[in-house]
Amino acid sequence: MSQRSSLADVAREAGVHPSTASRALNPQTRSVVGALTVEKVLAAAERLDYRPNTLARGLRTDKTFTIGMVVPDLENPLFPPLVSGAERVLGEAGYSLLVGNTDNSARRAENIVGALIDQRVDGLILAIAELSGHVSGSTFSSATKTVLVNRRSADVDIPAILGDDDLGIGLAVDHLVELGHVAIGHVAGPSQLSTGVGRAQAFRKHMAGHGLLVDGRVRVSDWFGIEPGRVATEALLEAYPDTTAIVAGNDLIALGAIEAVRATGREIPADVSITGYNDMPFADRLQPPLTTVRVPYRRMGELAAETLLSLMGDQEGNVATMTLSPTLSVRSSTGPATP
Amino acid sequence: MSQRSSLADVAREAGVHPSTASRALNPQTRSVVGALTVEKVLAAAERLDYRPNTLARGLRTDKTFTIGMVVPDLENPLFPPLVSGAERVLGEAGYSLLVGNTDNSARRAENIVGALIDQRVDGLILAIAELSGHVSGSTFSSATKTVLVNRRSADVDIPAILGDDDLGIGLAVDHLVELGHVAIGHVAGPSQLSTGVGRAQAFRKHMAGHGLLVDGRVRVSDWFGIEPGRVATEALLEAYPDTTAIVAGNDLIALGAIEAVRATGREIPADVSITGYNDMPFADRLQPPLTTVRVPYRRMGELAAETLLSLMGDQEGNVATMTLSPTLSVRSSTGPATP
DNA sequence: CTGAAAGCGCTAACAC
DNA sequence: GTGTTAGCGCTTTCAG
Repeated sequence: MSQRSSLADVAREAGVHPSTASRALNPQTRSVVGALTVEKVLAAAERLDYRPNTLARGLRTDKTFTIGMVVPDLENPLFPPLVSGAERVLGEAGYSLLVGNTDNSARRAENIVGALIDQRVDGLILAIAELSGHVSGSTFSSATKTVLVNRRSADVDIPAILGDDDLGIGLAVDHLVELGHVAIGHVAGPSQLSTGVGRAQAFRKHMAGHGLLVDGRVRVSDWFGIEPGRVATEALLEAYPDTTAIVAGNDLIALGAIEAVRATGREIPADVSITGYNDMPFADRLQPPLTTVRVPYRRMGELAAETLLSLMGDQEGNVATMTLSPTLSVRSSTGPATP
Repeated sequence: MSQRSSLADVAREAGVHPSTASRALNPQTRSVVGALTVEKVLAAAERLDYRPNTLARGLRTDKTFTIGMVVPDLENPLFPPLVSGAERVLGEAGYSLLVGNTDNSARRAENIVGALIDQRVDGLILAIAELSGHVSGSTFSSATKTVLVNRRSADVDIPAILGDDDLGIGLAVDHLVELGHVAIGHVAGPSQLSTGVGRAQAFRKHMAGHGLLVDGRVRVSDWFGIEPGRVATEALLEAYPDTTAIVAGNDLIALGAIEAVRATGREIPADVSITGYNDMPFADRLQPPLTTVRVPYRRMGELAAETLLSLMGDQEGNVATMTLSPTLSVRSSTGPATP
């Protein structure tokens, strides 16, 4: 087992022409070859431990059976299920997944997407949206099929798989209102992200729906992380000390909010109730167990993959933008308002 | 901007021969081309938005600038830092990372590693070790450079980046002994995994070092998960109800152990102390905050990548097996033994 | 049903 | 310095 054997080796071993070997090896074209020949070729391939060179095949067929997926931060616990859901579906369809991590950097995103396209991936699943015109332009214009997931893109018309943030935030607000809260604040995600802006808008809308005043009780954190969440919450509590409930833009922000609230000597949920967003792993085992909006990320990853397969013509299915409904996981970070 | 332009297009646009264009475009060989020509070619490439076809290049040069990384479960929070550390280092060196998830299935591992090799990845980082002879054989025999991370392989001699489990378990045991515990149990990870067996051995060794009896106070869980951890702990407590402290094989098992202990009406750490392993994200925010052995996974991912780069000759550096030292994060799941 | 020939896009000897 | 030629390993016409 010294060297990798090529199709030519197999052909020689089987005593046939390379193109015949190719046809025999490919299930698609196998039927066109004599049964006996097929057997000889298959045996030879087995004997030589033949593995087709996917580069050569891709070069010839313009199909690599490789998909690129780009996420902003693999260590944010919402992304692994997304990736893993997509990976499973694509793997079953014979595709490999190239994963890129941008660390929330637009420059890295640019590079990574570029590299992926250069590798001739057959499709792209993007969980990022901060694409400069250059990449989104070339992505869009290039033949590379693309699906967005968990991000909405304003400028370009690409199918997207989204959670219904309006519904989710509605769930959280309704829950707090039912508990008797009135002075409810919102700590939003960054305003460059559709999930940041969208949830903030939804918050205002649902508050208005209940006839409640928002005023300036909304703060924006620099990104979806614990520390920025803590900082933004501090600012909120300073400006509006009478706040009895906080809707956080995601679970990490909620963790920051919990720190900030506790730092003022107040207790959760006795003095202040907090809701998160995403229902990340272990949200139920935190201190306190977090009331949070559960978003079906694994399912979204699967759907993104399925949509991409449809887009590439591998599978029947819908290629339109889809919105999945979240649910509310009520736990112990929320409680009745104390008058 | 209809079609992707090829090197031939650029050459035509610049009025030179394709190979000249190739030389001008490649920084390595650029010096051999006339300065004026270089400029013309670069301008033409820019104008046509030329992107080299990495498939064709790889086919020709036998180098794809792609690395495969295989993990058993991306949703186990220890793996994202590992992946992300490797991805960062490799990305900076110009490599893309192909990530595969095996879901702890040897069959899937086999397929994924095979697919990766077929894609002619330049190297492989494996965080799995349950490889059947076939794959480990072909991996080893193939030209594909390989590094293991967080797993030790018995049969094959491949460089590995490991945490020092003996040291880590020692830290946990010492800590519990200092707190006055004597009846200490261990809930181990699965016996097919080097991390499962190794930590169990280390537990026995360190207990013996303190002159403490282990007896049958060790249970093995089916895999590194919450539920199997809970089940194994139940069994342990049933057989040895006098147990006052438990060293868990990892943090997820510790979470299961916490459930099992609470189910018997005992409190943590008042009645039973528990230590975890890994210090996964949010371990400090759990209920109770978990005393656990902190392993530098991100650093391990980076080191695995660096080792691989050395192995591939891209970088000077050590290619031997390395062991990183963990530390103990003492929090509230452990406390003094109550006599 | 099988063989011959061409070519995907690129790089690397080898000329000149 | 630059052009010529060949070929990486595969698939796909086109003949026969």
